[in-house]
Amino acid sequence: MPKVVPEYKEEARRKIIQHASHLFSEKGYTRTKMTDIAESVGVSKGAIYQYFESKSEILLAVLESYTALRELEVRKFLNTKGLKFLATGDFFDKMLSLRKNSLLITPEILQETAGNMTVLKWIQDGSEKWLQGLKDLIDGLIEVGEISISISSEVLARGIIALRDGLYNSLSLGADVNKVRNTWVEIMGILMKQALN
Amino acid sequence: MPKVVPEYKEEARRKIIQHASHLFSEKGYTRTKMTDIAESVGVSKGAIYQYFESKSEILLAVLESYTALRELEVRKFLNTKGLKFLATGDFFDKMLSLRKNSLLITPEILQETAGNMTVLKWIQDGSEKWLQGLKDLIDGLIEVGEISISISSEVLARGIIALRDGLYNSLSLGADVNKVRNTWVEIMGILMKQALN
Amino acid sequence: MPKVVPEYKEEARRKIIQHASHLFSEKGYTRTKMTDIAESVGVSKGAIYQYFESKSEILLAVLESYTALRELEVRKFLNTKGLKFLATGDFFDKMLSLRKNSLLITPEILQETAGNMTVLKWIQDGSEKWLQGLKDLIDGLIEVGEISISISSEVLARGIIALRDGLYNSLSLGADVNKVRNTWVEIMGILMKQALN
Amino acid sequence: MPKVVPEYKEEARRKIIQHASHLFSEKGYTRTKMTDIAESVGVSKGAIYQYFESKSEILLAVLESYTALRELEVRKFLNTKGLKFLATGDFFDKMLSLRKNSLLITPEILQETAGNMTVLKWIQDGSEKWLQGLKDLIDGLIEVGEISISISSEVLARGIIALRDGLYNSLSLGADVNKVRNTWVEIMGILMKQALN
DNA sequence: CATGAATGAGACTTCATTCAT
DNA sequence: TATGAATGAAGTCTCATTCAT
Repeated sequence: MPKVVPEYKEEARRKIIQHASHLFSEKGYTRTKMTDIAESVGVSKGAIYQYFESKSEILLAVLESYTALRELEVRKFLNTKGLKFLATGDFFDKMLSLRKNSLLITPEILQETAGNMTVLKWIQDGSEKWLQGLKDLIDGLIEVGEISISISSEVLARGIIALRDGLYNSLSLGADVNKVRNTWVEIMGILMKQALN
Repeated sequence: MPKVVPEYKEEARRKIIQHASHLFSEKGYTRTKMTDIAESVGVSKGAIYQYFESKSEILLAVLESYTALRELEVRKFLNTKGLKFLATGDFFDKMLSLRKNSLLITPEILQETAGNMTVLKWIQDGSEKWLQGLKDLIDGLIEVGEISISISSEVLARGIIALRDGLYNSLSLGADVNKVRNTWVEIMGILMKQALN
Repeated sequence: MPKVVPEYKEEARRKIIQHASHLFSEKGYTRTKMTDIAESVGVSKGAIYQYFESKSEILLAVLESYTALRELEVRKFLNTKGLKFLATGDFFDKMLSLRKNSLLITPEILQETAGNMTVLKWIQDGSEKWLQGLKDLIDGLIEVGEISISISSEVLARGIIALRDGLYNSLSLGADVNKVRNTWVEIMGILMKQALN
Repeated sequence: MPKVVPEYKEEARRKIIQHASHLFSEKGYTRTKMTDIAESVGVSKGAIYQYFESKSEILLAVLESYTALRELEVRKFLNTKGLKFLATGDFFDKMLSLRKNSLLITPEILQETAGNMTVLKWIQDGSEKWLQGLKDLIDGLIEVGEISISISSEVLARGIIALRDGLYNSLSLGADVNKVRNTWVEIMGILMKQALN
């Protein structure tokens, strides 16, 4: 693509965000040096600064780049034919691959963005989005009479998300992925059975 | 040879570990400077190096310092009169306060200790310990005929721990602690009801 | 061979010199970036290098561009009807506006051009030119018997120029322009009265 | 001096300020690198940052370091036995050496400190101080009936200072120091004669 | 043993200049 | 010839670690 075309700049940004995101996930924010990003993208350090004012700006751009993705994720839930699908290994795998393509909000990142209220809000909204999407799905199913639950839809949604996050966490601590997937299926099975009474 | 010296040295190490742990939890490993630790302990930077070879060594010592604590935690589970107690808000609160007094194994810390197989193993053992302790408790109750469960005790244990970690995670992202505690109680209630059939 | 090209080139150079001069005056040499100049002129950074080999070359060209102007300035003195006019507020204001349209030789600029003997000589010549012009004017008036002075014409000229520069300097340090103009008028009045005895 | 003594720190700061001041005067602010300062002082770059947070802080400290000096300068005026002494070559030389030991407020420095209202005020106060001191001296002499002047004491003071600054400026542009000194003596002679009528 | 000043490697960032398009 | 993205040298600043006192 010719460099004069305005889309080129957007494309270059995207590329940097992509590589930075990957590196941040792998090595963490602090341990990722501008040099690493530049080398990964295949340009000089200076070039990066044509697209981002600072390393910190890159982090923000990376975080923002997942906004669209998050919407997409949640919609995947909504497209599901019924809650039962949630309790499958396939669904768990899908979630996992989504996670791998996004940036985990670690304490380090929270600290780095601390003070930036916009981003903090953005992060919290993102975490709300899953909750809300799942809750809406459940409420929808209740409304059409497909299910009835003994606990509030919000609590159920919150529990499901916590289970997901906790299991994901265990993976990074070295847990066996098959055991983890199985746990998801079994525990979700219990929760679903309870929900669909 | 005076006995005081080694004891004093041990005491000094303990103090440093304590303060470092607190700072690592609060600000993260990278953002905690040697100066911060020295100031917190109330000694000079140079003095720290009499007890630890490097900042990284302090981290390892901090991690190791929780070995005893972890045993203690798990034993708290075992002292519980039955599984039902697990599904209470009181129990959730107790776990929470335990967490606050220990060092969360963040990605940043995993990265910092990467390459040190001993520590990695140690970390994984720690995460296993909870799992094992909970599983043993469940198995014990099954054995005495108090409960019978439809899923394996390991899966149940794994699910409970994931729920705990996921909920804890949501707290750091700004979730309301009362809602989170309630979710613990309700979801655990379902799991327990299912388990104790 | 088309004549247009060299003329166009000259025009482009002139434009760059003009804008650069303005920026150098406003922000200083170091703080003026090539980007600033390019933006001010309305061309790309790269284009500038078609007309000047370096930023430093632009500075030299800017300095040289005032050669003609300086002659003009001095001639304005000579056009004056008698010395008395020098001691007026109008004259002071005219000088001031001339200053604003030229580049003040600051220490920064002297340092930047240090080592370039041609330019250093050129700068000193420029400062001599005022002195000489003023001296010539005074000498001319003495010759025609209009005035007679108790000190040498060179000393008087030097004093007048110093007064001008010192007052100008005080302006940049925040002095009130009316007070400064008044000082010019009053002090020059004394000097003139003394001169014209 | 032992490094633990608190005075040592003050001494180190003083040393840095001294060397920095010299370098700023010689090469200008921007062209003086932290490396230059460190090398001049004879320490590593990092050491400087134990005493000053930034290069810009050093500049401020340098500026402030002349507060005492400025008071001293002005008092020198007041100690003068009568105005006549002002119009001597000795006095000119004394002023010159004072100048050489302080930091000239160049446009570059004004730009660097722009935005820092405290410093701007400080700079303007400094320039006021000379004016005020000189004016007070003149007023004092008028009061005791030693002199009477045809213009206001402020205007005279302002003119004298401008003359001084303008002559000093001509020196940095290569003027001959003897001619400049002579100009001071002669022009001041005229002004004094006028003042003391 | 303790102190804290000094070190120096290395991080982020800037910007004059070059060069592919 | 014009563009502006890329380069890379160099500058400011940080901080774990060392070491003279």
